[in-house]
Amino acid sequence: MPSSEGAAPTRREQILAVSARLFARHGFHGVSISDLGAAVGVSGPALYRHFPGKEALLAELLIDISERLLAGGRARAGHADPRTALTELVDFHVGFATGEPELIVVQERDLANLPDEPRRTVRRLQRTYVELWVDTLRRVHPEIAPGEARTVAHGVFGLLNSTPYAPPAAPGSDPDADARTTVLRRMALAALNVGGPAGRGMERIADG
Amino acid sequence: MPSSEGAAPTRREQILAVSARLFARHGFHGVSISDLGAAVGVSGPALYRHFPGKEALLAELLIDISERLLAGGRARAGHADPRTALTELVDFHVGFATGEPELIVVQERDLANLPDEPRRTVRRLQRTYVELWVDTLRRVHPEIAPGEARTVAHGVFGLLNSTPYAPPAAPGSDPDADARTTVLRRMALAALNVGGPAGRGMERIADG
DNA sequence: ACGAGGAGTGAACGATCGTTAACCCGGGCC
DNA sequence: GGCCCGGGTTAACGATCGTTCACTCCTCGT
Repeated sequence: MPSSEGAAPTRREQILAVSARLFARHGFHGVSISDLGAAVGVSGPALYRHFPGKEALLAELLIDISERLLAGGRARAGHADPRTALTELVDFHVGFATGEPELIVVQERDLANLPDEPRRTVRRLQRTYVELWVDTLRRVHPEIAPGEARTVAHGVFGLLNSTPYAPPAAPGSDPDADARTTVLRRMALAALNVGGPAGRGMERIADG
Repeated sequence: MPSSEGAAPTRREQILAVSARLFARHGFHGVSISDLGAAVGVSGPALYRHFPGKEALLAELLIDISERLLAGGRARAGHADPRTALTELVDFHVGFATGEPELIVVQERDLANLPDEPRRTVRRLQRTYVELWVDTLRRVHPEIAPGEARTVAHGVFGLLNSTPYAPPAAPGSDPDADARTTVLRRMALAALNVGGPAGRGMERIADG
């Protein structure tokens, strides 16, 4: 229960939020339990009142983000028109990546630090999410081989997940996130469009 | 002196190669000094005969890769025709990323584990490399704002650096590194082409 | 022939970290 | 009022890790 939207986040949620931020900045092993405690105002082993351990904390972060990505992807990939489904997948993913860059960083950096069992869970969720993209992509370009479609999907993820590494803050800071989102969206759609056989790359970009 | 191409790599080079592989797989803090020693046949503190410490090892890896990227980029970005320069940058970078995926992983994952001084060095080299791309991109699309060009460059890096996360090995059909390289190259060129403000025969995509 | 020094070894040290233990405090609930 | 228990504290334990030390061995140059 994510504290039902209102206000006054649970201590548990504070810890999760702070962990995401610190793990993203310093890496899982670069943050100690007392660092996490200090960042929420308590100190040290108080964490163990809310989580069974440090790895469990990481596991909850990664499983949660994977499930949210998969759920959001499922809601979009089902669209009747494959082209619309694909653009909605792009919009969803770019929104997620610009909205929660820390989670993106943690997921692609600290997966290896998970114990076996939660790591397998996360991997399975991620793979299913990728397959969502692969299937949608092959619905619009049926001639693409599955392996190639997977390469394309991973490439687009890398493109969209590049937000965290973006320049810190340009002078005109306000339209920043929006402009970035738009640019990344257009790049992703263009990249997705060159999936098919070499001759037909420059087809029109479907846009809704 | 990287042991002059012949054969029989120096112990020092063995250690560097093994470190790249293990750091890429388990992360900097996930690999111990004795792990590294064991992986090259010696054990434990023998490393200190070749490097002043573990962080120095990481520093040498990251500085070396940054310098090689920058040197290769400089050699291509100078081409008289901006379009040719850009495609050569793409070819160079995709070759690097598919050729040495471990170094790519380490560079984008473990930069934060460097001490201040080498980290600043790496950051400076990386920034210069990005500016190479930004300048070239703006030579072919002069109407792009610098900030937007940086976003585009980072996005293309993310796209090209997605090779390490690619599907492990497709069964039966073997879309080798060559096929992957071709796909990524085409995606990158397509993504780079949508940098400008909807000009040049490309239809405008309504922004949000 | 022989000394010097590069390269390796196992043992020991100090620091840090994750985790556990023992104790404490405040507020609902009968 | 007595009690319990969620949530917090400090102190201590055990393990790991990076690093240093003292010592050995092999090889080369003079």
